[in-house]
Amino acid sequence: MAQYTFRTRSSDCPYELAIGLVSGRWKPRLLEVLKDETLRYGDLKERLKPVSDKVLSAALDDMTRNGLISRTAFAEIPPRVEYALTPQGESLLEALGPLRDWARTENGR
Amino acid sequence: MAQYTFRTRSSDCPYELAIGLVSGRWKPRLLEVLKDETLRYGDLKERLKPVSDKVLSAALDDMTRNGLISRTAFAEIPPRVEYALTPQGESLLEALGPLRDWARTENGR
DNA sequence: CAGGATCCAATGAGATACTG
DNA sequence: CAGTATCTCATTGGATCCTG
Repeated sequence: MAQYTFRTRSSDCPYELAIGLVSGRWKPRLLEVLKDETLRYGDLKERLKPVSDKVLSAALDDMTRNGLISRTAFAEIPPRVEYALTPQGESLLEALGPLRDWARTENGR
Repeated sequence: MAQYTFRTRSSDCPYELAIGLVSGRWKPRLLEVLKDETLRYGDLKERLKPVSDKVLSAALDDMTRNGLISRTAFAEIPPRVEYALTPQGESLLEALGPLRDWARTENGR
């Protein structure tokens, strides 16, 4: 994974780097729903319920460029595109586990 | 810890909740520098080098309201204010550990 | 010393409409 | 089906100046 881009780079801070990769309203959920499952654009859109096309495709694009998600387009009509987690995406999701647990505990969920 | 506020709340997602607490350019670092140490405003400003007053005080305020940081003001002249991690702040920092490690590994640092 | 007040630029998110 | 194009609005980060 070569380069991450940030508006204001001070990414000598690893926290910031990792957080930057998943901050955005839909990114953590994208990782989650893609766990163990390859999904098409329409599936993702349905699972993330009220997301707009623009925001979803931007998030997918971001995460694809950052190597967290793989994108496979089939040359068919109608078009079909499948998204899945890459190994990096999977390990990032795992690394997020403690954070999720913390939130659940502190928030009493 | 009662309530977190988000622009667009869909915080039925724990990831999003925890990430929201530490997204912001300086927040992860604030947690880090306050580990094991109580610091004054000026100390923090120095350690976070090129941060502006507005952004630093906003971050401190945020995190204080969210119960991650404690703020103690002394009624003296000149004013003195000390910041420290709360237990929640400490446990959040720990929960961020795997994320930091992930970033270091994936980024080869 | 520890900030609040103000102003600005850049980014993020959403709604809607349109297309190969 | 899987997006892109446009537009709008809210939030973020930063610079600068000011103050109890």
